[in-house]
Amino acid sequence: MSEVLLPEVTVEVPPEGLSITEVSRLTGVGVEALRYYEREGLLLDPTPRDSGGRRRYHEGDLAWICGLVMLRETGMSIADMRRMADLCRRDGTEKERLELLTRHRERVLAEVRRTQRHLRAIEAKITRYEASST
Amino acid sequence: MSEVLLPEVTVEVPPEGLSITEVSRLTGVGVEALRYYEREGLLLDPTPRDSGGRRRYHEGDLAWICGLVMLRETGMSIADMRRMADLCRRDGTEKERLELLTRHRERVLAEVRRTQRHLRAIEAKITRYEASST
DNA sequence: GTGCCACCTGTAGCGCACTACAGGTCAAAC
DNA sequence: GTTTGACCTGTAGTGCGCTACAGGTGGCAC
Repeated sequence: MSEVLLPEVTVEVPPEGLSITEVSRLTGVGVEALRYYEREGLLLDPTPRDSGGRRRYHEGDLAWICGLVMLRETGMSIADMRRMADLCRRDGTEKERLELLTRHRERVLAEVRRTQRHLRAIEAKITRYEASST
Repeated sequence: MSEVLLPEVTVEVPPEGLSITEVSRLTGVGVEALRYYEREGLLLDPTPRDSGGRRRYHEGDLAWICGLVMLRETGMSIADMRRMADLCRRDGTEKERLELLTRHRERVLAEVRRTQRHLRAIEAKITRYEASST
């Protein structure tokens, strides 16, 4: 079964899982960063290892990492992503997860609005330069 | 004459200029950051000093700093802001300024679009948590 | 004339999010 | 059996954008 993870990540994960390099390529997160995320407790569990001690990522791991990417790329801090992971490990924390996510959403929305305000000013400046160069 | 600089910054600058603390309060840029920007060559000229060697900001300085704030808050690097300042010091660089600004605009737009894509996914997650908590 | 305070310069330090080794293991390829 | 290469752990280093001193000056208030 193939699944959309990030909008652009659709992949069939084999039963033996994916290597760290494959996950890096699929998600755009660097290999070192993936190990760093794990060290920092951002993954739900330490990624399972094969007989040789190498990480093998399965579908759930990949989906979670794609979630991290979305949070990260919208500016959530490592600390808050860790908080989210901590909550998701425990039952009955749905309210807190919702709060964390909702606060994040508000911050992102505010940021987008500010950016668009600034963008209009920048575009006005561009228009003036274009006008003066004709 | 009172003037809008940042949308939220409308101020009558007295003839003797404003102190660094006043500019900091008006623009939201910290005092140390203002000095840092100057050191880094982000201002068009070194801010003029009074008899005691203190910075006195006039309307043009304030307007430029507000411009920096917009660029900065839309993610332009210090290096690119310096490039912009360097260009604005020289005549006949209008084409390059336009290019720099246009490239920045493209990057910001791409970033906003990506953020909004992620935001939709985050909102879907929020909706699911809200549904499950009823 | 002595506090006091806002400001100055110069330099060092910090927080964040990675990123880059060094030195080692394991399994398949030759 | 040795070479290769992807991976491992642990720790140190990096780049960015500030931020925080330390030590000093100038000017006004009392």
